[in-house]
Amino acid sequence: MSPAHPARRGIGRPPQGARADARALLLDAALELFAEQGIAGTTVAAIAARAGVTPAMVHYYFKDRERLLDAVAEERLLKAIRAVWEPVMESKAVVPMVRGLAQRILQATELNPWLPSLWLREIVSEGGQLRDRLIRVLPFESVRHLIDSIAAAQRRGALNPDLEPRLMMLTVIGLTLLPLATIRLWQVLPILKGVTREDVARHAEALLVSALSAPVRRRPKSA
Amino acid sequence: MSPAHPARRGIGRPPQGARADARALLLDAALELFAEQGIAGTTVAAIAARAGVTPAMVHYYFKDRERLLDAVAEERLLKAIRAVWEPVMESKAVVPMVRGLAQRILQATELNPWLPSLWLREIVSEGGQLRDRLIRVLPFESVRHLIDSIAAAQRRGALNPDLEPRLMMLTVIGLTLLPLATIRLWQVLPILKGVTREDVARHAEALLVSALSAPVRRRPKSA
Amino acid sequence: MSPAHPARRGIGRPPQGARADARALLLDAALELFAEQGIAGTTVAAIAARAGVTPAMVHYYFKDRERLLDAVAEERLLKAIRAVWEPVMESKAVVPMVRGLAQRILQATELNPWLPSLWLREIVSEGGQLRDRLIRVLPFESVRHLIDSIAAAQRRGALNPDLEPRLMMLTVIGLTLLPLATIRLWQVLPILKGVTREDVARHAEALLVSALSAPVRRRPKSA
Amino acid sequence: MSPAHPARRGIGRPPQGARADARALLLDAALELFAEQGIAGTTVAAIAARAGVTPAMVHYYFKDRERLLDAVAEERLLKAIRAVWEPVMESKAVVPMVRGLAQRILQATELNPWLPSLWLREIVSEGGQLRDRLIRVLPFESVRHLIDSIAAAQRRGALNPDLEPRLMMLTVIGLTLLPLATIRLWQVLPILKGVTREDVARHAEALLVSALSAPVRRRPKSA
DNA sequence: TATGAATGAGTCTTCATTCAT
DNA sequence: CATGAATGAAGACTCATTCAT
Repeated sequence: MSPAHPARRGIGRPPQGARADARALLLDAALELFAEQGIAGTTVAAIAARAGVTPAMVHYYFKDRERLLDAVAEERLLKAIRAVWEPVMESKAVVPMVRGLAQRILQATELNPWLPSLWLREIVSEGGQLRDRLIRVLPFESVRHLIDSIAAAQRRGALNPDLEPRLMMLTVIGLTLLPLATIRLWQVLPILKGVTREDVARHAEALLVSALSAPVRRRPKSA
Repeated sequence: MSPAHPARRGIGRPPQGARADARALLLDAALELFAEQGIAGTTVAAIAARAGVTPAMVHYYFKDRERLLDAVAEERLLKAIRAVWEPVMESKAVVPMVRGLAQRILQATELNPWLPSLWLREIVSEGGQLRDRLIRVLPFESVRHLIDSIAAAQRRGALNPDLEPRLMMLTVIGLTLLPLATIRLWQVLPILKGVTREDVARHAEALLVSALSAPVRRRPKSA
Repeated sequence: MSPAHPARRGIGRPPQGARADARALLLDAALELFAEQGIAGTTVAAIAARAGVTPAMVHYYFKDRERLLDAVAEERLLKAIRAVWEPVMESKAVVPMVRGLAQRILQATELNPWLPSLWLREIVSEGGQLRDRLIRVLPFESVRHLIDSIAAAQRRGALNPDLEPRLMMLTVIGLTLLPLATIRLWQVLPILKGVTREDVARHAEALLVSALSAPVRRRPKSA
Repeated sequence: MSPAHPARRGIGRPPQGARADARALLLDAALELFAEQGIAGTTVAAIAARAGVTPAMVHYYFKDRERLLDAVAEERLLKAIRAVWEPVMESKAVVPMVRGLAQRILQATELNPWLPSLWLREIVSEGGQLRDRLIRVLPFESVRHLIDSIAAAQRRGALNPDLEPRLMMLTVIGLTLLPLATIRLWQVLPILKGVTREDVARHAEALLVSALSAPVRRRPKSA
């Protein structure tokens, strides 16, 4: 209750400037565990343990389990998502736009191995615990730009009209984050053994490019 | 403890023929809640409440939270999965095989609205609580058949060699179950408003067909 | 609540004359389990299972867990105890009285293997669940007779005056039921391996007889 | 889950030196209640209540009901047992050895009033909850020494050959702990009213000494 | 900053008991 | 007689959270 309590000074702001890395370690630990076990399956104590601190420290830095989730969403996930989406605005043609998006998603998962799992389980899934935290702040202009560009291309007859522009975002995710979320399975399931990240990249690109560049049904040249 | 105890009779065997539906109601309730909130986020008491019975009934019928999950996996999920995958064996050509698969997935989600969410969160995801229960019993011959057929087509030069056959299963899921898992978002997110199941079906088909049927001629630099 | 309900007709009275043995089987099962695991550690369901009936039958025959214990105490334990103690009244000399008692205890445990365990755990022990049920109905005249006989012998100088007559009952039990309660240990503990019931009988008798027959300190013949 | 969690530090190690007595208070409370009601009849909540803390504290200090039992066995019972048995090694003659043993048992029960009850119900009895915990760690060299000494004396003809050396341990217990376990009964049962600890001591000693010291001359048929 | 102690609320599970059939 | 279905109450255990130090 004392106003001097650092955690009261504002969510997400590291207390002092000094040993602020415990906070970062906690966020890292949280992300790892959330990716491994899901948010609902991860206790505050487990996060503390992986970060090498006391459970009480989690409350010292974040005040609250909920506010730890806030911090995870705002300081980590949102950043990764922005890095992936914002460059979309800079492309004009659809194909490079989508290829670039897919490539950046792949890159982002290398830096942030927790991304595929968290995205599928906590953002995309019904009742995911990060959904509400992120839904309001996603970079919608970029998504909008993507959708509009595709729709425009379709109107120009340059693109298969059966594609649904609004689903393209989910399509790219389904071709990148979804397979990457199963990475551990690749080592266990004989049927998937030997698949690599590069396979995922090439496969996704092949699918996207073939779908986007050629209008599927040869329509009469004329008209 | 009595040998008449339902939980002892083996999973899947309803007690008597009479008012044996409490068990089925519990499975239904469990599936709904698991899809809405995730397994980890769903309490036994919540399942009982939705089924309109006491928490003790869950233990009466399933003995155990874990064995309720067993029953969910074996009696519901596995059945849906088999219905989707087994007909794959009957196709010879790749395109109808994949189209049929995608169509059956879409159909299955109409009957079993819990399917997309559970698949993403509890099977595909790291640490998903149904993964271990299902991974051993999936219809691998069908998956194998799909993979082999694609690889054969590639060797014949009839298919884009950049596609990774082993990823095709995940691709189909990524184009069907993933978007369907976000169905509720479609009503909330302005950017997705108005998307329909049919859009998903058409979009997925368009992508899959264009990727599979168009032999990839090195595009002439010109044109 | 129906007046026709047999169990209402009086505790301990078998319903009808017909298949009255389920009741006896239940008492047998209860005694076995109580001896093996203690009363507190034995569930009604376990008793039913061992007797090969439904848990509900236990309530049908005994109405209540408490009344099952009543029946166990009154119909089984008390009978065994009386058979052991009542002949005490017929002896006049101390030594045969005590020897006979010890012998009958040993015999009783052969017919009723549950006797040592139940006696130690549920009668002798603080808070034993049969203590209150039996304490009022023990054959005190016999015990009284034993005590008085010993005291008289001591007054005659025929017995070691350091023996406490009131403790002789416990002493006999301590030399018979206590070792017999450890019978399973004899097979496990190398240090006890090979001890037999006969050893217990001989050992107890040797101790009792030597203590009772010879006044220990050679007191001055004169006086 | 944190490494600082007391239950992780290993049983027996109290956290800090400070207010570390909650743990000890819990052990004391547990012993009292176990003696009064038996282990199976004692809830974790009851132990906490008697110690004046929350049930959660029991788990804080012992992690587990089972591990509370471990601690009770290792930290309290085993110590009392060792104090009683180890000095046996120092005696050479049988009579002082057994008298000393009996005396130390009596002393131990003054310091540890829970000893008789726990010994009878939880160690000696079939299925006693401390049996397995203690059986492996009892001071068997001392018991062995006692047995061997008695057997040697018997071979010398100095002792009644009908005594079974392996039963002497149980005999001493039967003459000391068994009557002491009934101490509350002494105040309730008219027939035992007025017995004292000293009576038990004298009675046990009288029995043991007369049995051990009197070489058993085959009683002359006559006289 | 940092932690150990402490707790209340909630979760899973067991069990005696009831009752309609 | 007999049982399956159903339940309330209680017990063990977990966990986020607080607080004095």
